[in-house]
Amino acid sequence: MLTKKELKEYCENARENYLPHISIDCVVFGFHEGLMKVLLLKIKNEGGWYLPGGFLLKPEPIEMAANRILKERTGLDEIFLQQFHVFGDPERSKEHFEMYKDMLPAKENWFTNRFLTIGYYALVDFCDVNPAPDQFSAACNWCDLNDLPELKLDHALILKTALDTLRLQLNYQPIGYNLMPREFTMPELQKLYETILDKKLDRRNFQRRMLGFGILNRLEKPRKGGAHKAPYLYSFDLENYKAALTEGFKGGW
Amino acid sequence: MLTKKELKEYCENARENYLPHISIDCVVFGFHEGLMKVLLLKIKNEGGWYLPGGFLLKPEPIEMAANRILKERTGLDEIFLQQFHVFGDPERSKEHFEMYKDMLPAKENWFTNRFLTIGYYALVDFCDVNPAPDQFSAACNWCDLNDLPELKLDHALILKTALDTLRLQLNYQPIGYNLMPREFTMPELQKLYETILDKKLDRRNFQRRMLGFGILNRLEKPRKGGAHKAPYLYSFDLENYKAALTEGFKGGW
DNA sequence: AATGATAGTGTATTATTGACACAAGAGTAA
DNA sequence: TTACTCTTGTGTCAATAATACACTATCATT
Repeated sequence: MLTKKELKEYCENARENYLPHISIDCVVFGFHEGLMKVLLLKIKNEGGWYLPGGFLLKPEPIEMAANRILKERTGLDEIFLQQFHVFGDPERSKEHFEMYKDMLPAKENWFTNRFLTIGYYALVDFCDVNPAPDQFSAACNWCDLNDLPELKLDHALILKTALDTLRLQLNYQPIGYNLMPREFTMPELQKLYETILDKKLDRRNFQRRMLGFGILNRLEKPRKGGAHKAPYLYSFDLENYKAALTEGFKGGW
Repeated sequence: MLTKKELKEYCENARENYLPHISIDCVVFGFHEGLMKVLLLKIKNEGGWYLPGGFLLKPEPIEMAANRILKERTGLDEIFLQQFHVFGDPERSKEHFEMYKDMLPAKENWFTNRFLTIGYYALVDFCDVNPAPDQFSAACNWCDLNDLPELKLDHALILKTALDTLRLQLNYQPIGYNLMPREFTMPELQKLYETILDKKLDRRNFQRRMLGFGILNRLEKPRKGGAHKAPYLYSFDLENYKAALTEGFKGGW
């Protein structure tokens, strides 16, 4: 929560630079130690958490705004980002409205406007990210997908929709390039799929199918150090990977 | 193209009632005599065609706006509508901008604003539709998907994206309920699929697969009148159809 | 050297898809 | 009435993909 003065300044700046009524919210998925993580912000002096989001500069392409917002929160450039839905229930930011409505008259109060929010989801390598809170937030954290805190506004819906879309996408597009480190083992990749889908997959069938897609290169060296048989390392064949991204895996009909 | 007076009135009304910077465009697919059709509007005194679209009332849910807009153009209620993408290139409405910029000063000129447009596609039964032009249009017509006129703005992109999304959707969702008459034959349904996908399918395999989904009821009576063997009539099993819509056809993993 | 945990690989079984051919019904023309 | 033509309905075989499952290899630890 901002002070009245901060709020006023923010609103003036916002009205000057951003398109009104439109926001962007990002669901940033990361993967670490076998768990799906989502990047969340904790609002100052408040219980609830939010998805990282922001507004669209007046002359800015949407995609660029989403990238800019993510760069501010994660430090990352060139993120895999996918627009997946617009959320526009007129009541969706009621909580926001209640919170700010008494601090500034409606005419100059940016936050009491109705906002449509464009949902993007991002897949990022957990290790590359430096979570950074914004001026409204006390914290920016990775949270377990299985153990989420209470989300404000409609952000639980946005998160769920993003996850559903991601799971669907798994059926006809490769993922992983943006979630895994450069070099990884087959069991590690399988763990990613199992985590996203929230179900166990057969080791052997997974490997056969995965290799069948032709988007992996097996490296010469194995991963040493574990107390067990050293697994092979793989990396993505970027050319084939990108081709698969645009063409999709199976034709269906 | 409007007169200056009409434009001014329109803009005043729009600024009062609609959210600025946001529009909705609809790609309305119909199916007739073996051809995919799209509903297009022809602007008065101009060469180009547009997708039917409109704006979002200040307190209106997006979905409801899309339905309202479609009802105005087609007379239809309860249409199958699916949001598929937001188009937000800052330059996307440049043509509009050029066209209207000299007629009213920018401050009161609704049409020189930047607009993000939310794309919806609709599947409708061709026969039920009464195309109705709006106040900007000289005509509202079904156009052949294979023989499209020149589309203004980025509407060709919007249409292509809608079609791609529809084709993808065919792989994991049933369609047809909204495009076919209540009763239809298997060859007719097949023709629909062939038209959407723009490729021939095997008659026997199509039937086997289609029936396998369990969303069709075979009716007792055949379709009489043709000069050949009378085909069976089918109707959709609405309950199973709706279940398939939400659950999807094949699990993939 | 034995142990335990994990990785790599192969195979038999079943389900799904794709290609294909023939029989049946309905009008048409002799 | 009968042969003909066109279209629809159905069955089957082969290829392919998905599933279930078992054994061997390797490394670190003891």
